[in-house]
Amino acid sequence: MKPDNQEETATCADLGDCGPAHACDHISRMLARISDKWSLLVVRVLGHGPRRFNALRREVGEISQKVLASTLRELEANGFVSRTVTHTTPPQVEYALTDLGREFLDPVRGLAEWVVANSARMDAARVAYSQRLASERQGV
Amino acid sequence: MKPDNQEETATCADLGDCGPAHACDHISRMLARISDKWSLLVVRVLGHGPRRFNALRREVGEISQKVLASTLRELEANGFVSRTVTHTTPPQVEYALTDLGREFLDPVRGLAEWVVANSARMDAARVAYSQRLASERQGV
DNA sequence: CGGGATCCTTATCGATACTG
DNA sequence: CAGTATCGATAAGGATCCCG
Repeated sequence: MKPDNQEETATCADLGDCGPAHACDHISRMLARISDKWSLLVVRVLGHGPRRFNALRREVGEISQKVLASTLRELEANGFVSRTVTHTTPPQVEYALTDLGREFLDPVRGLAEWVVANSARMDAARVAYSQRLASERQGV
Repeated sequence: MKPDNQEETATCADLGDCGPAHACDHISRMLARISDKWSLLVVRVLGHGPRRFNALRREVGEISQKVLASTLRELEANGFVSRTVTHTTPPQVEYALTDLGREFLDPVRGLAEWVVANSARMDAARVAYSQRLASERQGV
C-alpha cells in the first residue's frame, strides 16, 4: 500500500520531541478529534462558566440539538467536559469544563483570539482571491 | 457589503466576556472557516517549509487528492497559503505559507503542541468514559 | 428541559477517468 | 506532476416525535 522509502521527513521536527513521521500520524488523529466545526466553539463558551443544554445552544448559535448533543458527548468522552444531572422537574443537566478542558481552553483561546484579530485580513484575502480568479478567467 | 463600524471588531476580542450571541456569531463563522479536519494540519506541515502537491499529500497522511486540493484552495482564499506555478515539464506547483499564514502558525502550533502533550490524558478519558457507559448500562 | 430514535435531505469523501 | 470533472457511497445534518 505504501512502499514509500522516504529518505527523510523533517515533518514534526519543531514539535518538541515528536520526531519521526509516525508522530504526524498521531498528531493528525488527535487534531482531527477536536477540530470539527463546533467543538472549539463549545469549549470556548463553556470557558465562561458552566451552562445548561439550551443555554449553551443559544450561546453557540446556529447549532441543532442533535449536533450539540453529539458534540457534547464527544467532548465528554475526550475528558474536556463534565455532565452533571440533577433529577428535578424539569430535569437539569449542567455542562462544565473539567481540569483538562480548562487547560485546553488556553490554546483554544489563542486560536480564537488570533482569528478574531485577523478576520479583517482574512476577509481582504478572500476578496483579493476571488478577484484574481475573475481576472484569470478573462485572460492572463 | 459590510457597512458596520470598525469598532465592532473589538467585540469578542478579549474573549473573557462575550455576552451577546451576535458577537459569538462572528467568531463562530471565522472559526468554522478554518477548523475542518485538514486545514490546521496542512498549515502546520507547510510551517516546515514550502511543499509541492504530492509531497504535501504524503506528509499530511491519509488525505485524498480531491480533499487536499480543496483544502489548499480554501487556505489560499483565506490568504494563508500562496500557490506558485512553474511551467516546466513536468509542471511544478509549490505551496508556501504567506505572512498571514506564518503568523497563523503560531496559534496552530500552540494547539498542536497541547494536543500532543495531552493525548495520553485524552485517551485515558476515553477509556474512563466508555467504562462509565458500560457500568451504567448494567445498573446505576 | 434534556435528549434518544427515526426519517429524510444534503454535503462530503473516495475512486476513477481525463487534461495540460 | 498537478490538477479538474464526474459519479456512487456514506457520513453529517435538520426536522419531528416521543419519553423521562
